[in-house]
Amino acid sequence: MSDTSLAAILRLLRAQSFVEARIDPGLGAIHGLALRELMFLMQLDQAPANRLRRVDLAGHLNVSQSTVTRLALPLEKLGFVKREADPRDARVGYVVLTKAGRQRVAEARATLERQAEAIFRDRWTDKEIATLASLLGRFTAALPGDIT
Amino acid sequence: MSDTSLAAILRLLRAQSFVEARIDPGLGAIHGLALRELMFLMQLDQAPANRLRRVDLAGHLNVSQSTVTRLALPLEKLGFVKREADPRDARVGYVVLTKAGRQRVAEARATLERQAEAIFRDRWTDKEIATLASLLGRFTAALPGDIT
DNA sequence: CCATAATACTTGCGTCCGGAAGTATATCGC
DNA sequence: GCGATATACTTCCGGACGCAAGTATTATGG
Repeated sequence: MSDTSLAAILRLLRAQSFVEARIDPGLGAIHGLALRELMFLMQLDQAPANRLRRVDLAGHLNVSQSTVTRLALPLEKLGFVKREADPRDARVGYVVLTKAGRQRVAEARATLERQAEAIFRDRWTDKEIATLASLLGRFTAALPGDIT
Repeated sequence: MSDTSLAAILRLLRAQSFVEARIDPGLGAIHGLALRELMFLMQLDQAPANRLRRVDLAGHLNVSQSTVTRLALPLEKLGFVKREADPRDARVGYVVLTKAGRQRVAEARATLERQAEAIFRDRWTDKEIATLASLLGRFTAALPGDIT
C-alpha cells in the first residue's frame, strides 16, 4: 500500500504544521515561551532529578547541540534553568530545571493541555484521539525523550 | 480526556520531527530538492492547469508569502517552474509547473513514496497505516491544499 | 605513560523563515 | 470619479537553526 504510506506521511507533515501554527502563538502570548522552549523544559521536568546532559537533551529534542546551547541561554537568564558540572567528567554540562522552572512548566503545560483539547473538541471521540496517540507513538516511543 | 489530547499532540510533534529527519536528507541527495521544495512542486502538480497564485500556494503550504517568493527563485532557475501574469489583475502572479518540473515531481515523488514505505515497513499493517492517514487527515482535509 | 582518538560543549558562519515595510494595482464608498 | 482601503507581491531585517571548526577533557592501546 505505497499510496497509503505516502498519504500518511504527507498528512503527518501537514497536520504538524497546522497544529503548531495553532498552538505556538497562544503559548507565547500567555507564558512568553516558544513551543520549542516548552519542550525543552518539559524534557527536564520528566528527567530524573530534573536534570539532563546537554547532549542527551539534544537527542531527546531531536535538535543539534548548538541549538541546546542557544535555547538554554535565555532560559538561564529567566532563572528557569541552571547549569551544573559533572564532578566525574569535566566535559559534560548538565541543564537543571529550577524551582521557578518547574512552576513555569506546570503552568505552560496546563495551557498546552487546554489548547490540545480545543483542537480535538467537538469533532473527535475519545477513542479516536487515543488511537491517534497510540499510532503516532509507534514512531518515537522507543526513542529516548518520549514524554507523556 | 485532556491527558490523551496532550499526548496525541506531543507525539504528533515528535513524529513529524523524526519523519522529516528520516526523509529530507535522502530526498536532497537523490534529487537535489529539499522536502519543502517538493511540497511546493507537488502542490502545483495537483493544481488545475499546474498553476497557482502565489498567495494561494502560500496558504496551501502554510508558509508566508515571502517564503513562496524565495522558494520559487531557485526552482525557476532550474526550469521547474515559471512565472505567469494575470491579464485581468496585474497584482497577481502565478507560479506554473513546467514540463521539466512535472517530470522532476514524478521522480521525486516516487522516491518519497519508497521512503514512506520504508518507514512503515515491517512494523505496521496496511490497516494501521490507513487508520493513521485517515485520522491525520481530519486536521487538514477540509483546508485548501490537501494532497494525495 | 603518552600519543591518538573519541566525546562534550561553544562559537562562527551560512541558510532559511516570518513579519514589517515598501510598491503596485484593484476595489469600495460616497 | 476619486480618495480611502484592501490585496498581491517583493524586499529588508532580525531570529533561529544546523554544520563545521575550535577548545577542553577523557578514554584507548601499544
